[in-house]
Amino acid sequence: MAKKYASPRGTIDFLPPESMKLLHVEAVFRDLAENYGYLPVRTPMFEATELFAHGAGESSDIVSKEMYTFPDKKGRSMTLRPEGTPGVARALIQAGWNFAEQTRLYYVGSMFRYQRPQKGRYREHTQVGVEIFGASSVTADVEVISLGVNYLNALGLENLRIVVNSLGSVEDRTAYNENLKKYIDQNHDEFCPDCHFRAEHNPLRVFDCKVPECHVILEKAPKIDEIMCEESKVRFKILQEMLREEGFAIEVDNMLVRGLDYYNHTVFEIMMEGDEGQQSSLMGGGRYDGLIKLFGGPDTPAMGFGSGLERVAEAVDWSDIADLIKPECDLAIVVLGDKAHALGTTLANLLRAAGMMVHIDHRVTSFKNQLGQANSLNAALAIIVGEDEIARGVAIVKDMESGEQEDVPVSQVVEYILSGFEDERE
RNA sequence: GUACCUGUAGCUCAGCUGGUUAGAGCGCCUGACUGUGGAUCAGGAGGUCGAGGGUUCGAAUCCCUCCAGGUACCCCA
Repeated sequence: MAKKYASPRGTIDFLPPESMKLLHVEAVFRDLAENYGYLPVRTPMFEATELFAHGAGESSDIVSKEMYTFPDKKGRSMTLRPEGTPGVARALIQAGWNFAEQTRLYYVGSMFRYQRPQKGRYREHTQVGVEIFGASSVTADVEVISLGVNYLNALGLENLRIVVNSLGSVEDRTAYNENLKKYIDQNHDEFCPDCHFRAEHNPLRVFDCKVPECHVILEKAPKIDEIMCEESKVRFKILQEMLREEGFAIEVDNMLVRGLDYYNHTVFEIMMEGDEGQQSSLMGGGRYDGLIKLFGGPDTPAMGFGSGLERVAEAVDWSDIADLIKPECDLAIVVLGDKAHALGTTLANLLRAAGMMVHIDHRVTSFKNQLGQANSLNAALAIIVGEDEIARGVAIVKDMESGEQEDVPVSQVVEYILSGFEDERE
């Protein structure tokens, strides 16, 4: 269809009932995050470009080719946020936050990445996420991961693959990167050009390479868990044990490095089992103990995750919970004539104020049509008022299911309906 | 950014190797039921066949360009 305007590439519109699904997923997330003591945080949708470049790492794909960057009217380089963490970190530092205390925050908001759109991969998507600052212990990692898993479980997503890895401490990671670079240089000819580039900028990323030859030679490369200090190894081991104790079937994948440079120690990703499409990743996160300091704050440990709302909503099986996303219409008002419409509006407002969901049509249309609407809205009751009823000073209250109806004096209609409504609620 | 597939009523799609007024189901509207919904039956509205150009007597159908969606790279949420 040739419509005059179309949504920009890679963006999606959500009309009812799809929009209700997103709200439901978001509500489940908020409730659960708050149960864990996380409080909401909101930060700008765009920031100085430097913030993201510095945080995620110049060589990461997100920064090097996926950012929506533009100059503002004074020529300053701004970027629509590609992820939530840097903005939150910046906001806390800017506010002079007391990082000696433990802080739990959650957010919900749009993220932007300029990439080739595909199912489950959009240029604007909503991300929910949590961050915990000031806690360096493994138990904080376990909390974040289990909050994530419980969130997905709460939506009926059970067949999850929970993949974890450890990148070691910040020092381990630095040492490992050098090691890896050396290894790649030594076997220079056997790596692809992309990997040569990665070796220069961020050697860890070679594990993301999909060229089979690179994988072969990488098999013999030094592994992070070989380089890691004893303390880091123990930490990772404890993490695995604790997660298993929580009943999670976790997988360890020492190739999992994640797309952002600021991670250390724990990294994890959760995807749908069997869903081998490449967009199956529902959630990803990890520990970023160096970020606050990198941004000029005090040395503060931190851990968090981000999760794509649209992807999660798409993975949910809505057939069981269809009722949750359908607005329950309690009552429809059916009127004929101006006087009846005015009376109907008054009644509607009184009933709405009492908490009922009331529908009324503002067009001039037949009883038949209006009752049809009441029916398709699944209204439990209808109030019918026409000229006859106005003259007699009554309204007809009709039970939509049984079809029974009865005359009620106008002055008593609200009370009559509310008494039944209350009963039903108990 | 690369490759392949797709784009026909509001929705899901049919339309054989180019041939006259482009179809179905669902939905919507109207009537049977002149002030009463769900079922049934009958009728109706709704399409510059994604956009632009080309080939042809003739294009939804073939060719080119663009736009959009999907899939695989890539990357991730």
